[in-house]
Amino acid sequence: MKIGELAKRSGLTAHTIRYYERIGLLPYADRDRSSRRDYDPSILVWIEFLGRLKTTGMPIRDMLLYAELRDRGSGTEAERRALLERHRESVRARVDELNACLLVLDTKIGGYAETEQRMKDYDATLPERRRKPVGARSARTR
Amino acid sequence: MKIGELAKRSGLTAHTIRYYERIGLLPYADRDRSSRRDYDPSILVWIEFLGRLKTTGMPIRDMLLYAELRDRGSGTEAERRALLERHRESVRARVDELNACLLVLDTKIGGYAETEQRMKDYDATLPERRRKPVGARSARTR
DNA sequence: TCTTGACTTAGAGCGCGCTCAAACTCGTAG
DNA sequence: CTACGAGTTTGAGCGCGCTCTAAGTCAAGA
Repeated sequence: MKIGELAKRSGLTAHTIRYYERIGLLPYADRDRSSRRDYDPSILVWIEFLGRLKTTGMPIRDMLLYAELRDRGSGTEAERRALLERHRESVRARVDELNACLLVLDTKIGGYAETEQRMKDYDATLPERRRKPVGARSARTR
Repeated sequence: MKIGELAKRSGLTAHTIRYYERIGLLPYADRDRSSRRDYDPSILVWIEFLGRLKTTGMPIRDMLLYAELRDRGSGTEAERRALLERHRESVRARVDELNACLLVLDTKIGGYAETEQRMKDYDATLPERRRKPVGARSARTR
């Protein structure tokens, strides 16, 4: 598989794939006779996992640590596991943090909802012909 | 309250407070006779809310939109609410994404746990004097 | 044979969100 | 009076993670 094909399948750009190889996140790819990279499809599994680490906010320097352990192969399982367990904890903490913020957002949005309700109630007390047209906004709101 | 005090109380650095003012995230602060910023403690509430937006991954350019609506005051509530509702959706999506990744991490970590268990089982089949010392690691693991 | 387009490399550039530096002004304590 | 520490401004610099450019190679199709 050439780099363009891998790019399509992985969702990365060819630029990014080369960049990842340069920094050591992807193993050095075998080249064909004209020095083009030729990939085994199994690389997709690794790229997908790297994507998970990235999605969960792991910095590249930590992914590199993991990639190095992986390259060293057997004997590094305990370290790899420990690294992932530490990361999992940080992701859980992040989820908790986001959920806490969601509660604050709910409250804030609820406050605006109340404001709107009070405005509707107020409008309803006005004589028919003085009510604001539906969808009306204040002049400054453009 | 001077900027140093506000920095302490808000958790931002004085540098960052000035930067936020420069870009419009914080309102222009009143200066005392010797042009030092003098803050009303109520600014802390706003800074804390900005912190929530930041924590939840809102880019500064969007916080600026919200800050501008806030500055314009009444008549912008519906827009502010809509902005926060859109943001809340993106945060919820992010939480879902993180939870999905957590499942993958669980599986991966579970795989390493199995490997370790198989190694322990294997060690247990060896004669007493040939067992690895507790905590032993393979030579390459340094 | 010629052209096209996908690839190669090394290295420069970019957008984000700060973070720091330089040169200066004040107000207060010793 | 002097020295210090905390503040002021403008603008440069930084770390991250890409993203793009330039100049070149190569293979396949018209």
